[in-house]
This record gives sequence, C-alpha cells and structure tokens, in this order.
Amino acid sequence: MVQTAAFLRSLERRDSLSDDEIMIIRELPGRPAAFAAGEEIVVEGSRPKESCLVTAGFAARSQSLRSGERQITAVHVPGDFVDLHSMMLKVMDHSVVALGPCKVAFVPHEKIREVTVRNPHLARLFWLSTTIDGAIQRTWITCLGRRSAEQHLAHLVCELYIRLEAAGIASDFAFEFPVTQMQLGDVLGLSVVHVNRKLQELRAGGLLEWRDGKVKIRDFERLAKMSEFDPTYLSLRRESR
Amino acid sequence: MVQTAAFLRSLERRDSLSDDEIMIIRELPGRPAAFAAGEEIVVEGSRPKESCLVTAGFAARSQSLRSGERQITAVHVPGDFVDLHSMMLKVMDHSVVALGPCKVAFVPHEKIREVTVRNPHLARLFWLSTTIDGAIQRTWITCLGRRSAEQHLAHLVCELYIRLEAAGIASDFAFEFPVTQMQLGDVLGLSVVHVNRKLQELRAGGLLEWRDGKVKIRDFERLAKMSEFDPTYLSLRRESR
DNA sequence: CGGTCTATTGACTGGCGTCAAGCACCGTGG
DNA sequence: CCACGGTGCTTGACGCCAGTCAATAGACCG
Repeated sequence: MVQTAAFLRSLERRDSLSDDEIMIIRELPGRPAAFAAGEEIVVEGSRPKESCLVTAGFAARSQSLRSGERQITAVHVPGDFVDLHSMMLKVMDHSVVALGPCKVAFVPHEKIREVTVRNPHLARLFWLSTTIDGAIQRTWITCLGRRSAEQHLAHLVCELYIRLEAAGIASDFAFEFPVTQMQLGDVLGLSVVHVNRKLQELRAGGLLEWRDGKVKIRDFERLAKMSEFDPTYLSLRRESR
Repeated sequence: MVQTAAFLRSLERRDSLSDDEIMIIRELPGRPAAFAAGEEIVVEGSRPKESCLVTAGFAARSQSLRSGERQITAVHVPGDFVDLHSMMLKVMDHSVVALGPCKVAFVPHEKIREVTVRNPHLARLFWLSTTIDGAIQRTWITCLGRRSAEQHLAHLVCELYIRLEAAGIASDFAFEFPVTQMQLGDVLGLSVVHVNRKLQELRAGGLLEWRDGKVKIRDFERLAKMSEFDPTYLSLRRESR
C-alpha cells in the first residue's frame, strides 16, 4: 500500500476510473524511499525489477556524456509513474535522479504486469502515462531545436505550472521548484551563466519571479504567448481511453 | 490484411512471438495508402480513428511554429507503428509527414484495442513500440542539448543505420535516406547552411558519403565514437517482455 | 573562520544563423 | 530546341546568441 493519491488524481484528470480500478491502484504494493537532492534513484545501465512512482518532490531523467556534461530529458512531478518505461525496456538508457528532496514508491514490475493482464483499461492508462511522457519529450525537442533560450525557459515554466496545477499541488500561478540554476541548465541544454541571464530578463520583463526555489508567474498570458505554449500535448482532457 | 512483415520483424528483434500472435498481427485489417515527399499523413490537431504503420519509405513527426519553422521530432522507418500514440492521446500534438515517397497502412484503433484486450503480451509489445520511440526521443534531446552539430549529425546517421539494419533494409553500412538538407535541418534543429557545412566536414573527414539520398558510412567506428553513439536505447535485444 | 556551493557579473570567444549570390539539375511550355 | 522558373546544394561575409573563463559576493556548514 503506497501513496497513490497523486497518481490516481493524474489518471482521473484524463479518464474515469471505476471503483474497482481505484481499489486495484490503491492496493499496489510499494516500497517507499526518500532521496536527497542529486541522489540517483535508478541508475543508467541497470536492469530494474521495479518501477518508481514520485510521491513528493521532483525527479528527473538524466543522461550523461563522457565530458561529464549532463542532459535532463524529463522532469517528473508527484503522481508521475516515472519509470514504467523500464518495465518494457529492461535496460535503463538513462538515470533517474532526485532534483530536490524527493519521495518515491517502488512498485514491482511483476505486480504492474499482473494489473495490466487483469485489467486492460488500466493497462491502457499505464500506457497512456508513458505516451504523455513521450508527448512532453517531443515538445522539449521542439523547444531545444527551434526556440530561443528565453522562449524555452518560459515554456518550461508554463509546462511545469500546468502540470503541477493538474496534480493539485500548485495554484495562483505559484509553485515550488527547488533546483539550482545549474540543474536548470541541464534541463534546458544551456550553461549556468546563460540560464542566469535569461532568468533575469524574464524577471525584468515582469513575467515571473524565481527565488529560493519558489516560482511566481506574474503574467501567464504573456509567458505562454512568447513561448507559444499550448497545453494540448499534456492530454489534460477527461475522455474514454 | 496488410504489409506487416517489417513490423513483425521489428517485434521479433525484441521478443519471441507465438504462431498465434503472428497470425493476429498478420490479420490486422489495414487500409494502404501512398504519400509523396512532404505530404501530410496525419494532421496536427486532428483526432484520428486509426493508427498508421510505415510499410515503405520514411515518415516523420513534425511540429511547426508560428514563424513557419518546423522541428521534426522523430523519423520513422518501415516496420514502425508510427501512430500508436494517437490511440491513447486522442488529439494529435504533431503532424506525421512523408519524408521521401512513403507507403503506410492505416489500422483502426478499434482493432488494435481488440488485440490488446485479447492478448496482453501483444499489448505489451505495442506499448514497447511507443516506449522505444520515447527512448529515441530522449536521445535526441541529449543530442540537441549537449552535442555539437557535427556530433548530432553523426549520431543520427549511426542511429538510422542501426535501425534500418535491424529492419532488414540496410546492410554494408549503406542506406537510402531521401531527404533534402532542409529536412535534415528540421531534424537536427539547424539551418540548411549549417547542415551543408557539417555534412561536408564529415565527408572530408572520410567518415561518410551522402549523395542523392544515399548514405554510405565509411568509418562506423569513428562515427560512433565521435558522437558517443551507444545503441542500448534501441532495445535491440531479444528478451521476454 | 576557512571551504564549498550558488548566484551574479564582465570580458571575450566561437558556433551557428542570416543574407545573399551562384550553380546544377529538373520539368514545363513556347 | 531553348528559355524559364523552381528546387536543392554550395559558398562567402557578417552578426548574434550562447559558451567559456574568471572574479566577486553571499549563504551555509563543518
């Protein structure tokens, strides 16, 4: 039995669950664990036997290069079943790390598989979860390839706010995101110095505040417009899937 | 009944199928269609009722910006079930376009769903297919964020060769990839001019040849090394999934 | 109180974009 | 047959966005 409230909430944002299905999810066995900022939750190259669900804080997928540089390829918020991927992929092509202090629950692959066999609808919803990850990644590709650093940063802030708001842990255009500017650089594919400058420009433009890991969006409209943010890719409509 | 040979081959590269499962796939109904280079196969914002499988040629996912710029977020080769995503996501967050001349088969979502309900193992393999897409996208994110243009280009060539080789339509380090340098720029997030220059550098370095849509890798080892290409993310090992 | 981590700032560099022009190739129509 | 416009490849000149290097300052910590 684990903290599945946030995960359930994220599923129910996208489809309706029967009482039976809710029970199945609630009864998933999970080994809870807590990680400090920067710690590795799942290691690149390993073959996990369980998948992890973020219950509090932020986790990220990270790939590293020989040079020591890192790229963060995904950010995960409470309710995200981060590592369903590993169940199908077997070998991790990336690490999962804690961004800030982060709590997760490890659920055995075997149990997840049982659920998917028993309940095809839940199987589809697990599938959906990884598919949304994919949609987010595509958007990130477009941000990296075709948007300016400033747009990219603005886009990230919009995305995080909407996702956190959907997860029920952000409102009033404010949220906590306890990352260093260096980590932010790893997310955006930028150097720390440049992240710092672009943050300042957004602040100076009256678009947002960002201090001590707390983000306050001052003008969501403008932020979304300048970054061409369109939340369609987050699939936040409730429909039969 | 459609051209599912390449798709079956790609599944069998990753897991074993029973005779029964092979029949189920073979008997999937599919509406064949052919597209010329540049044509849209699935349109951004639409709600498809069928998913498409590439049977010949190349397709790509493409997102466009207000400025008219485009970013290609994925390239798909014969045997790729491109658009399984749309079954879960409902609304397309991107278009699917033909890169060169391209043949596809459209399979009704309903039929795919039937298969997944009837056969959980095939359900997992469909899921696997979208998960591999996700792994490729993560790698692209890292290429865009942390590799130089030259490394990125080299990495793409390595990836395409390995994927095509796995699909059984490339060998001897040569393959066809009928795209313009402009399309290549949309894949790499670069300008045409820069693509051209980097291609020339790779040619001058004796790493590859690329003319008339035909790529010949002269030194795969060196290409893979300079771009830190590691095929793990393609999940090309046959194991029980 | 020094050591480490993070944010910030300035000076300089370089990778990649932009603009523009020239070529080669193609299919079309006079 | 050739003129043509369109498309794609190539090259040069130039400019800007973002990286690198380096230094400072504050916060936290042992």
